[in-house]
Amino acid sequence: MKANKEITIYDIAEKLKYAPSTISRALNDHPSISKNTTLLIKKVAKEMGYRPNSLAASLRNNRSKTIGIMISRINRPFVSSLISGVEETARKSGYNVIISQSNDKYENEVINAQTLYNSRISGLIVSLSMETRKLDHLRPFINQGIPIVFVDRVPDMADAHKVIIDNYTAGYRAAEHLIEQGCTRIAHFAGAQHRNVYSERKKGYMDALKDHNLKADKDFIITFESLSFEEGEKATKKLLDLPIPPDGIFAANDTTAVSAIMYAKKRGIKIPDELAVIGFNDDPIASIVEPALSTVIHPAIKMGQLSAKRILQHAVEKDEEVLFETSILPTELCIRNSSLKNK
Amino acid sequence: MKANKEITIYDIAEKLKYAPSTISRALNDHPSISKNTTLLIKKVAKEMGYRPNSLAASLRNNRSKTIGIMISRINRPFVSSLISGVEETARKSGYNVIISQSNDKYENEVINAQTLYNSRISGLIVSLSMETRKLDHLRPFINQGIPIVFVDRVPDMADAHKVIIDNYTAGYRAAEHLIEQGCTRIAHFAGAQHRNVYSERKKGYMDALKDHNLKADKDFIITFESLSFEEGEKATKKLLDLPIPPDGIFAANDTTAVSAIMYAKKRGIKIPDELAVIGFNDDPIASIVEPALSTVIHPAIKMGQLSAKRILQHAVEKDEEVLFETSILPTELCIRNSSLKNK
DNA sequence: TATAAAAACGCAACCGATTGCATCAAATAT
DNA sequence: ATATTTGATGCAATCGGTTGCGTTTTTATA
Repeated sequence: MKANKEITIYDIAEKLKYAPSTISRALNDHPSISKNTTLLIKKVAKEMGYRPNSLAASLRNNRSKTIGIMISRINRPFVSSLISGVEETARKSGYNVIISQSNDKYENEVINAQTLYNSRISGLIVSLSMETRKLDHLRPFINQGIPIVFVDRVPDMADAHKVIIDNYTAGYRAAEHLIEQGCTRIAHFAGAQHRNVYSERKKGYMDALKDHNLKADKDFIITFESLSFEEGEKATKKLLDLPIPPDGIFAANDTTAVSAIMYAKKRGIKIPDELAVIGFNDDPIASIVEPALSTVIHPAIKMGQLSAKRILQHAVEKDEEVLFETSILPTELCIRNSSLKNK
Repeated sequence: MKANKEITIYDIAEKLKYAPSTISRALNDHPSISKNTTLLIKKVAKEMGYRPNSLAASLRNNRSKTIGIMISRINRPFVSSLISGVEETARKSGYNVIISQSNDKYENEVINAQTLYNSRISGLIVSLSMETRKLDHLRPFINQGIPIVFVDRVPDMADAHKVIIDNYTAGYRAAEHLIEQGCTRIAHFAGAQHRNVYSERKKGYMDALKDHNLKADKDFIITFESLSFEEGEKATKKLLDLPIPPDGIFAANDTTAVSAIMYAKKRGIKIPDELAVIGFNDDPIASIVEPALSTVIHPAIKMGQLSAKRILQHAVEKDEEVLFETSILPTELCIRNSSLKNK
């Protein structure tokens, strides 16, 4: 439990009668240090149990090899997979990953941004909280040239990297699928409309109906606060209590889709024949519920990996022309039995 | 995109004609600075847009306000909830959280430990990888007096903090519950036996059987590699193909328990009457599968919170007598329909 | 009023690595 | 043999706070 003294490059320098600068360069494979010296220094460093102090290095270049992530909540399948992708990619390049949850509250997001900024992260990956409408809290990063990658829940602003899926098309195809299955009265569980992911899914749904000459009944579109299981049950009840209930539901997430299936079943509704359901995300519960939930596969891990790569490429091509890229990753319709009618 | 100059305490010092040390002290509410001065300095600091550089501070005290976490994989319900608890608690005290995944490989865990060490984290929270058997990679932390908290998947060593559940009792009660439901041939899906969580659950199961004069059939105990869904299906098939199949299964996690239910149902087995099933963890899928899975509620978030607290208390009572605490959190049997027989 | 005590603040040395520029030696060119 | 490159290494400033100790100013005490 005693605090052993830490070995620094100065200790190595003294022992080897080299200057600290030489030690530093050798350890970083600087070309102006001879091969032999480099080898020797590295060997001795290892023998002495030297461990680089990344803090010192970070202070010097005013940037820690760290990527910050701001998300709503970690313990959701999509989010944790996203983070997993980020971490994996970042670590391969020797970067640490700091996480911070907003719990979908704007206030927290602001505080977290500040803390992350103060830790001199070299890049920030953000999936906006449900509440967030202003982005002033991200200004400091932009001013300092710290790259930001928005992922999934992104803002409108053009001057930033984005990693997203084509929510519109996904929504369109999900709705279209239900239409193809013979549904004519299709409801939609929508999320907060100021978040791109939900507004676009809804737009896709609307257009799919229109293109197939179906009208989107006002009563059939329910906008959720948080897309929770409980909300889903309530909404489903509301729908089923309508004089003419829907025969299909496209839910903006799997949680509410599953709640719809389970609630409808309780009411004796046959899934999918009387009510076809399709969700979004492909959470684990989607393949467990019976009938298994059709859904849109959301490439969470890949989105994380790509986001991290965007940050990392800034570190390498520093000062290069930075052009902001928007990457749109493909989704996949995963048709299971909750929407597949026997014809 | 231009890099605005950062405001430092020196800038404030110059403007206010104070010494940098005074600025530093004021910003940290040091008692030896007068109330008025402190107020003034804070006000001006804010006006100037000062943002503390935590790197510099960290370097000076050789300790960044950061907690490191080493876990197997983030995107699992238990783990992400655990992290969520850690993050939440840490952030309240102004600490960052760095995560690193081992993917259950020892090699990764070693590398991650090194990286975290080099970042001068002020504490480490570890849930051991499935492979890990040696702990040498954690030595540096111990030597430096950096607190380690083992959580859930912990080693035997006594000189460390631990946050665990009483796996033995949980296993005992899970098995006992099946017995109470009238099961007499109870199988067990076990995890790797060198990990405490799995060996203890098994022990609890064994003892419950013994105490109720049931014998634990060799064929009924299946030890898994990774407790995956696929493994679970295979194991269930194996069990059901036995001349005298079991009438109950206690699975060491929910994933395999659910796979057992789904597979058995496919074979026409009635759950729970012909086969009662109970799992472990209370993952989201547990309440979705039909019949809903009985399980052991694992207080993941609380475990995370408590782990973080253990680390934080070191920061406060530094140099105090450090005694290692093992916290055993309560679990709860959650009985659902997968094991509840109508009598 | 003189003096001790407390309060408020300044000085300067850190923490450990990085890096532009200077230096010196060896190698190559003239 | 001398001038010029090239290669290898050292010097010293720097990043931005923190903190032990010394100094000055103010307040309290004798």
